[in-house]
Amino acid sequence: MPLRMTRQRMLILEELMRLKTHPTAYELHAIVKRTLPQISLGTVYRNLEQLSASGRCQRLAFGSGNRRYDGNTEAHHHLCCLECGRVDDLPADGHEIEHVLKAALGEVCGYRITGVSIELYGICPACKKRETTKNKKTIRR
Amino acid sequence: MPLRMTRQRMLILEELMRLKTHPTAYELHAIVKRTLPQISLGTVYRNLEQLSASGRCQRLAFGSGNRRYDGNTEAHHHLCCLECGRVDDLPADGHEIEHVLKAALGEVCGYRITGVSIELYGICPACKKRETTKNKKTIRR
DNA sequence: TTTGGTGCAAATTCTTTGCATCTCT
DNA sequence: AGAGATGCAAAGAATTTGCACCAAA
Repeated sequence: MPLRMTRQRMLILEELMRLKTHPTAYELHAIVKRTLPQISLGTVYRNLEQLSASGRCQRLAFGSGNRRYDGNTEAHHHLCCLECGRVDDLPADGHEIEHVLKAALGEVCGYRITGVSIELYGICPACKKRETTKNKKTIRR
Repeated sequence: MPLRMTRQRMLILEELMRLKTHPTAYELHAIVKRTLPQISLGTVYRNLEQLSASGRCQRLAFGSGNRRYDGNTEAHHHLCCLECGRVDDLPADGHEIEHVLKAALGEVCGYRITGVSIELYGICPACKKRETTKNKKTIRR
């Protein structure tokens, strides 16, 4: 399935990479509509899903709820506001992580930090096993 | 608003603390129904929301989508399966975090790790300011 | 041309809420 | 008794999908 370069897809990815705001599909739709007024929300959802699945952007999820997308494909971490849902990049590379964690109960980038969480993503033993037996299965979200 | 100890609330919290599976509201509802067959999904949602708001449990959110709840109120981290959505506790305290991150590209607890993310939760400067001016505002989820 | 993509609207899925009734304290 | 809580069902949000038409390769 070769990804066709449609006007819509190109625009979506361009805007996403340009933005630093980790938009939701809904927010990004509002933005791309300024250039392509007739573009549908469904198209934005479909493209974000495909683009993130193929590694051209990242899909994020935080405590506040909505799924957000990030045009920055490098591994990096985030500051999530519990009140407004805003997400900022955490300006810390691997070497600074320790420092950041230690400072976590104080101020970081002007945020009042109330919690820290480290998440590892991967494939669990059961799924690894299932994968090798080629047994596809639909999962309830 | 003193939390009343109803049969439903007690059961929900008990089961949540007993489980190690970080259930969704839907999953937990299925479980508590075994004891209280007439309990409604709405009640489970309402109670999980209250219990987490009052610090008696934790509300989690991961890339896969659904909101999950955790009866363990101590700060700890998670392993999230990208395929089935399963969430396990990461057996690492503060001192081990560094080690875990370094091992992150290999195997942890049998998972094949594909990504690591650190999330800090807190209140952003804009919201802190807004808080002090007592200007309440509803936010789009 | 042909196959994937799009717009639109309807359908799903997850979560919240209004309301009449119940039940802790 | 009275403030909260519950069950139920309907409403809301967020996301996905079926389908007829369109457009990139």
